[in-house]
Amino acid sequence: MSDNVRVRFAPSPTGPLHMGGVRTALFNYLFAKKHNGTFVLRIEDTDQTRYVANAEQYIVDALEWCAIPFDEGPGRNEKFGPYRQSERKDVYKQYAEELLANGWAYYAFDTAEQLDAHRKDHEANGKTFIYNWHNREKGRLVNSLVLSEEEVQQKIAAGEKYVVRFKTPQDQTLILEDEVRGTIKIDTNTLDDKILFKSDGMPTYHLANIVDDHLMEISHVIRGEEWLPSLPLHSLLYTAFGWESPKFAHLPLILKPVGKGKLSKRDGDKLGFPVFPLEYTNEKTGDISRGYKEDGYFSDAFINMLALLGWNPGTEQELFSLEALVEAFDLARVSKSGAKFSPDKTKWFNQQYLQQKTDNELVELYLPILKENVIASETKQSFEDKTYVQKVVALIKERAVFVQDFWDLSSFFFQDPTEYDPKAAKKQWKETTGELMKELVTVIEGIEEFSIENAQTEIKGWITSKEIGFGKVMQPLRLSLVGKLAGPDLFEIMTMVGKETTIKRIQNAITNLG
RNA sequence: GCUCCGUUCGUCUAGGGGUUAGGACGCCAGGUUUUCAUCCUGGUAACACGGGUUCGAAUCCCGUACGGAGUACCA
Repeated sequence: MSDNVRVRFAPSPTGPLHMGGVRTALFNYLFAKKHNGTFVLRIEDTDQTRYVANAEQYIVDALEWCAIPFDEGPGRNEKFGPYRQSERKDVYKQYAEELLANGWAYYAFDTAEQLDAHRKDHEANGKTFIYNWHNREKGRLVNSLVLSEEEVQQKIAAGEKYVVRFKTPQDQTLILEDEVRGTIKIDTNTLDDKILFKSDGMPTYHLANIVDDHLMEISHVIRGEEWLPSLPLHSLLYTAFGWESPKFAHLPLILKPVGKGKLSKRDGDKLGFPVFPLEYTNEKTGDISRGYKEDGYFSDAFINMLALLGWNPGTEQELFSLEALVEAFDLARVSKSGAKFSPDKTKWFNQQYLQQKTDNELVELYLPILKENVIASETKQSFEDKTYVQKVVALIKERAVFVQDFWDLSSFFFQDPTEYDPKAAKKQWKETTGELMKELVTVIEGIEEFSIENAQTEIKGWITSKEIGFGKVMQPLRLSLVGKLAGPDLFEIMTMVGKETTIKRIQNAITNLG
């Protein structure tokens, strides 16, 4: 394979790009970069009825956030532009006419109602209606293959609506190659004569796709498995035009985490995970769909997860930077079967990436959230002291999956607990605890230099000498400082918030819990 | 229905004629943490079924079952 690798991601702007689409884009990107090739974005907006205005921008933004930008596309490096099919209308017409002229296509005048009737009729008899030579010979169809030249011209001149259909060859066995599935054999008699050009003057996907891939010099078509049944048509189209066909690779589908079928937006709503990279607002309904970004996922974790869904490196490595993915990627290692999406594993990836970040990076991410919470709670603490925040982050990050978890894990470093976990209070705060805590306050007051070491020595020494038992002191103390039985080492917390605050919190607890 | 594609632990997957069928997520247990989480160690758990081919099949072939996709003047 030379350096002439050119691949494209060709979404239809009918709504937000979901994670399956992102995965397709990713594999295209990886393949392109691996071979020093070009990654093209093409907008397939030939269906005007399904067009959604903000969808294209969403696609661009999503690729940007995922850090898999396209090299060529609308408004970017337009060597083969335009990259929106709606702006290439005239191109397709010309190619449809070429096929008409050389006998690979024909005019068809059947109305939607007529075709519908045929389909229902066949279905009632337990058969499948195929628009091809068979039904043509039965005289069921109205097209330029059965009509005379005059009749056809008359109809067109009379302004009758028509479509252009592909004339599928009869009695042939097609031998097709797919990069991930190998050889596929197809009997052309099972194919129908697909519409290439619609009566509204726009091409269908099939025509536009082949023409553009050829004109844009696409070398490899990497797309979802839902396109596999169209492969024979596409291959035939290349033959009809006399063009060299690109290589094809069909990616396995991403399936629902539970139950059967492919992943859909509903699954995310039901099971509580995003299916879109970015949050999306439906302009018509006002519905908001959550996004991985807004849910707190790192884009590299999201991408890493997606890469391993349907592909693996053949080693036991699971954590890959984008560069490492480019390096390791190989179409031959794409699996053939659909993969169920796992929200749990996705969280695990995010946790791994979070742990890899430096404390400083995490501080920057935490600061905005921190400020919002601290201001909302109207407490003043040293949250603007980055050194302090960094210490906090260092203490809590290992228990977090998302940066958003930080506040819950560290609020007590910035403000006094406002409530006490009732279960824990009931279990740990006994009749005698109040007295014990008062004594503890005295012990703490006596510690001159309030360091971890000193606090430990003094408090532990006191507990030992009084033969109280660590749990009887440490658990209520934790409750006083944190409000619940969770969090980092207590002596760390005490010295972080300081002696005065520690004492104040113990006294608060005595007041509140008795 | 028809056409095509697929099928290894619950899930993602490695392996691909002779393996104790490996890893990861999840789950369970133990250890660490006088808390919780993290972490560490261990455990649980799979070749869809039936026929062939072969000395030998999870691996190759055929069939069945199951799953998926397509079957639009949508992409």
